[in-house]
Amino acid sequence: MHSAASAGSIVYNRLKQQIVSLELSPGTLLSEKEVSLTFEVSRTPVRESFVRLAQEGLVLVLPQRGTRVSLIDSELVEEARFMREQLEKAVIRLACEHFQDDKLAVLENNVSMQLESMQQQDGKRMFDLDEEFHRILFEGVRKQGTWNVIQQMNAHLNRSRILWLSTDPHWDVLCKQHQDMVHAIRNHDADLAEQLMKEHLSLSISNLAVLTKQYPDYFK
Amino acid sequence: MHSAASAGSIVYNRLKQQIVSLELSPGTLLSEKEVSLTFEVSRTPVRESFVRLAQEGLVLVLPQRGTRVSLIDSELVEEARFMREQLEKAVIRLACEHFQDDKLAVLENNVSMQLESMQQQDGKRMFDLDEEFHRILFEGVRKQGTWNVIQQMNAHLNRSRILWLSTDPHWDVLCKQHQDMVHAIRNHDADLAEQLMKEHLSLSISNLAVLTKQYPDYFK
DNA sequence: ACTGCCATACTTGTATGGTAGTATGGTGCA
DNA sequence: TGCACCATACTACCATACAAGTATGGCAGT
Repeated sequence: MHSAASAGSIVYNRLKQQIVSLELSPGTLLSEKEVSLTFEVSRTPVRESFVRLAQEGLVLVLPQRGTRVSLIDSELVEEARFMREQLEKAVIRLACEHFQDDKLAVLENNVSMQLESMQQQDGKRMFDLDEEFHRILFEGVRKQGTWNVIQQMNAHLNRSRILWLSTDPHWDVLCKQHQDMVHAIRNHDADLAEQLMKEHLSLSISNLAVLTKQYPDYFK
Repeated sequence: MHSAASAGSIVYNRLKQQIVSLELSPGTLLSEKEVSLTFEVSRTPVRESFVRLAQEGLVLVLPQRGTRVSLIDSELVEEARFMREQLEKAVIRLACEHFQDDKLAVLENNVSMQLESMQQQDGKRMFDLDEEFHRILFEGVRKQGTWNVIQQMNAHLNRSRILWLSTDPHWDVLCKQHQDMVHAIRNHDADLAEQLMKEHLSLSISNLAVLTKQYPDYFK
C-alpha cells in the first residue's frame, strides 16, 4: 500500500502483516532492540513502527517495561462487525442506485476468481479476495476514505476471522452470497442487497464465544 | 485523554489540537527542527508526533522536502458526514431500545449546559458540548471503540465545522434537536430518533461549497 | 527459612550527529 | 537576455549514545 521504501514503513508493514495474520501471536513480547536486530536496522525506524502500531491498537507499549502484541479484544471485534454492518448496508444501497460501470466488471471478475480459489481449496487467496470484494464496493461508490478507516477496526476483526478459518471456512456460502449481491446491484434491488449484506456479515463471526474458549490466551 | 507525560505525546496532543482548531492553518509548513525549538524538546519526540499525525492525515510528510499541515479534503469531509450519519442513526436506534440509566442523566445534564452556553454566546463551549453529547450516546450503548475510530475522520470534519462556525452557528436549532433526541430516547421512539439524527447531521455541514469558495487555499 | 536490599540487566524515552535527497538563488556562459 | 550549472541551505531519515524507569536474582542479615 504505502509502498514507501523507507525503513520505518517497511518494518511497520511487515510487523502489521505478521500481527494480523497471527504469525505473531497475541501477547508476544516484542522489543525495539530485538526487532531492530532481526530487520537489521537501528532502533529509530523500529520505534517509529511501534508508534504507528500502537495507535491502531495492534501493540501495547508499556513505558520502560516493554511492548507486546495486543490481545484480541472481543468487544472491539463485535464493534467492528457492527460498524461494518451499518456502513456496508448503506454502501451497497448506494451501489444499487449508482455504481461505477467499470467497477461492476471488476466485481464480477473478483467473484469468478473466488470460485477458482474455492475449487483449489486456497483459503488464503479466498480471504484476500473476500477483502477485495468489499473494498471494490466502497470504491465503486467513492467511499474509499471510509473503507480505509474501517481497516483500523478490521485489523482486530480479521485476527478472529483467521482463527475461525482454521475451524470452518464454509467459503461456499460466502461466495454464493457475493454472487447474489452482485446480481442485486445489477438489478438495482437495494432492499435485497441490504438484506444479503446483513446476513453475509453476521455470518462472518457468529461464534466469537467458541473462539475465546478455544484460544483463551489470545483474548483479553 | 492520553494524559501521557511523555514529551512525544505532549507535542502530539498540542499539535493536533492546534491543527483541528485551525490555530495552524491548512498548508502551514512545519519542520522537525522548528517545532522542536518551540516546544524545547529534541527532534525525536517531534518526529514521533509527525508520524502519528501523518497516519491520521492531519499532516503530509514529503520525504526530504518538508512536512505541512494537510489541506481540508472536501471528499473526506463528506465521507465523514456520511459515516457519522450511518453509525449515529444505528446507535441512536440502539439507544432507544436500551440505554445505560446513568448515562441518560448525563445526557440531560449536557443539554442543560448547552442551554447555558448558548445564552452566554460561548461558541467554543457549545462546540465541545456538542461533541460530548454524541460521545455519550456511543458510550451509552457501549460503542466507544466505534466513536474513537470516527474521531479520525472527525478531525477533518471538525475543521470545516469550525470554519462554518464563523459564518452562522445557529446553535439554537442544533440544541433543540439535541433535546428532541433525548426525549425520543426516553420514549423509546426509534424511528423519530433516527429521523432527528439524520436531520441533525445533515445540518452540520450542508454548505461545504460555500466554504471552499470563501477559504479556497484551505481546501484541496 | 525468610526478609530486605542492592547490583544488574533489561526496557522505553530522549538527545544529537551524520547522511542523502531536494529546492533555491546566484554565477558564468552563450 | 536567457539558459545551464553549481554552491548552499534547507528537509526528513537513520544510527547511535545516553538517560531513566522497571523487573529480577542473589546475597547478607535476622
